[in-house]
Amino acid sequence: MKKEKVRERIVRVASDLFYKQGYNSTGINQIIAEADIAIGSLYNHFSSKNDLLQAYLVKEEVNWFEGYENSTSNISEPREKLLALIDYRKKLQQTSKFAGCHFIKIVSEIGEGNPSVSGFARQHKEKQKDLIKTLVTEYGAQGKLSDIDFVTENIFLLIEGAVVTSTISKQNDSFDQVKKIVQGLLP
Amino acid sequence: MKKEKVRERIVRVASDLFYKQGYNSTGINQIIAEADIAIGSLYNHFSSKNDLLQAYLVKEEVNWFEGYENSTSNISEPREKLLALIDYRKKLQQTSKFAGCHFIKIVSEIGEGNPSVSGFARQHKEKQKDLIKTLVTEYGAQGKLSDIDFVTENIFLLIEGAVVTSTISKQNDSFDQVKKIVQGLLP
DNA sequence: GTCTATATTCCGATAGAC
DNA sequence: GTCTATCGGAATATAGAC
Repeated sequence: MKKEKVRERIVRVASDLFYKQGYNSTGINQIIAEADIAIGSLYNHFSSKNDLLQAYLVKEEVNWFEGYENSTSNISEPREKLLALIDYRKKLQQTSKFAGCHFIKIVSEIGEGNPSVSGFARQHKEKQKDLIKTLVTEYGAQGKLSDIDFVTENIFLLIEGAVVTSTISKQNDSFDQVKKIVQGLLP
Repeated sequence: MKKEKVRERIVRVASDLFYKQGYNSTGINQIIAEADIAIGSLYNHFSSKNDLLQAYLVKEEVNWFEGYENSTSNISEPREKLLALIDYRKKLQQTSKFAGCHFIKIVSEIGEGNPSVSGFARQHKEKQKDLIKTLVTEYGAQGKLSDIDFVTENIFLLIEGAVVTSTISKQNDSFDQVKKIVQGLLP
């Protein structure tokens, strides 16, 4: 259907701009120009700019998990899947030229100015942590692991730290460091 | 001098607003209203809004290190100073209602739209890491530590991860977790 | 140096023709 | 549904009186 294609193009263009320029620095006029549509068409599909923001968050969350699944579909060992998660975040940083995590970024920009945004980001990070916990639990069931929650939180915090650090330093060293640490955590 | 007092008040008001609302969401009109000055006075002290931003960054960096010195002036042991650093970041998050790190926040908001900002943030984080490295080195000279750079990077990444995680979750659990991990890293 | 008034541009959002 | 034209307001910054 043509209607859906227009809507998808709007979300794609807006998402790129929100991510690279920031939400507040991206104007409606720029979105419609790059999507090559009229402003009336945009407001026919979205009631407001905030509506577009919600679609952006949903799209990026789906992309994140789909991207991880795609890059680990041929891996079965939980330990390798955890290490692949580090590689995945590293790759995301490289391909985006160190633009950072979508959700950390949007919370930093509008924070409490939009409670639904921070709530969405919080849930997204919980899902990421759940993913790690599932893999750590699976790994712990095989060999021996002193404290699953301890290791889970440790890995999660290290990865988040590496993402923000690489965003600021524009280098990927941190991920290699995290990988070495995590390898030590999973003997 | 009265001239300097006005300038300081401008920077103080602008800094609060930049931090809590975001840079782009804070208008010149709001700054002059809360500082109780005329717009002509503001542009007599600062050539542009970007000029105010630079003053904001300098002020927050000074505040950061002064605040850490003040809260650790009575501590001499390097291990305790490292643990106090975690408490310091935790306290900053509590008092700011989990508004996050000033520098991660501003880079997330304007990123590459202003190279001097990301450069300043990068240097600031380097200084933080240097502070940790100095303390780890001092600690390593006493007892035994396998790899100083390894431990330094590990602590640094964990703290950064805890800051962003607590900013999103609006809880301080992560810092307690980091403290336990770091205690294990420094036997 | 501080003030008021204003210039200019851009913002998000709406109205109505087709 | 897509379009053009435009609204009302807020943005940064400037001009000039005092």
